[in-house]
Amino acid sequence: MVFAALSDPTRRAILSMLLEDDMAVTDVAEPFEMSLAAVSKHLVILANAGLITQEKRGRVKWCKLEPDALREASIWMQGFGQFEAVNLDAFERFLASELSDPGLSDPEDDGSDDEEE
Amino acid sequence: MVFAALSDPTRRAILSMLLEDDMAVTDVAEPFEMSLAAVSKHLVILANAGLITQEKRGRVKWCKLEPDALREASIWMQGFGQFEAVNLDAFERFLASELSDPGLSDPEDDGSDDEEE
DNA sequence: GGCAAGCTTAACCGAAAGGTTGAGAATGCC
DNA sequence: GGCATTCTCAACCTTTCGGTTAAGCTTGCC
Repeated sequence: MVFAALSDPTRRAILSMLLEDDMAVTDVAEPFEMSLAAVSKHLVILANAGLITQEKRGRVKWCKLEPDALREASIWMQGFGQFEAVNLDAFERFLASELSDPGLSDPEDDGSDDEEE
Repeated sequence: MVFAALSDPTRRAILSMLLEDDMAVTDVAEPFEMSLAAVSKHLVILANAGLITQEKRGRVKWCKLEPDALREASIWMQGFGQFEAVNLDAFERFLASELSDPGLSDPEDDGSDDEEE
């Protein structure tokens, strides 16, 4: 269900927005040229896929990104050689730093990037 | 379009099959309980997403996996912190084997599996 | 040539997706 | 209490999706 949830550009945009910070439903909907109800439905789909969680505080429902849900999908992808293709540079560097500095055991890496289609 | 292509379980299964080897359209269709025409359409969708290429030799059209197409999608995912979350175990093992056996330099990973949504 | 094999195309169908509007349920504020 | 804010639900509509069958085009083989 994760891939289906990710297949819609609106939903991917929402995930990108939530990357910055948790947001209320109304605020999530604001930049989109569609009704609040439509965005609300997208959020349900994202929540069902486990990509976000929603917590109601007062009358405001807060949406929080749950990037762990991408794990399964990403692992599936790794079976296709994506593993080598994508990560090798990053991991080569990681590996290099690991080898040159054996005392280091907590890799500080940041692949923060935004990708629209 | 990659995520949309991946959102269908039949198409994910096809990709897994092509992981083993290139296949003719008829052979791809064989294990499925649907018409050849239906599978042919799925293959068109996968080709449009760049996930496979098709080459006609004689009257047989061969399907070849193009895992590079997963790159873009995977990179997008990495923006969500998935990078650290997913790869640490796999890479911890990779790293361990790398360190214990420095002659090894070609990671053989196979996570070929099929998950339904 | 004639026929079978290997695919694709076209027309069609039902169900699901993505949107709308309108009503309504909670909640907070005065 | 009364009203505005926040969000969901229900009904509806249109388009897309995933499947079917039937026809047709190439290609290979006898």
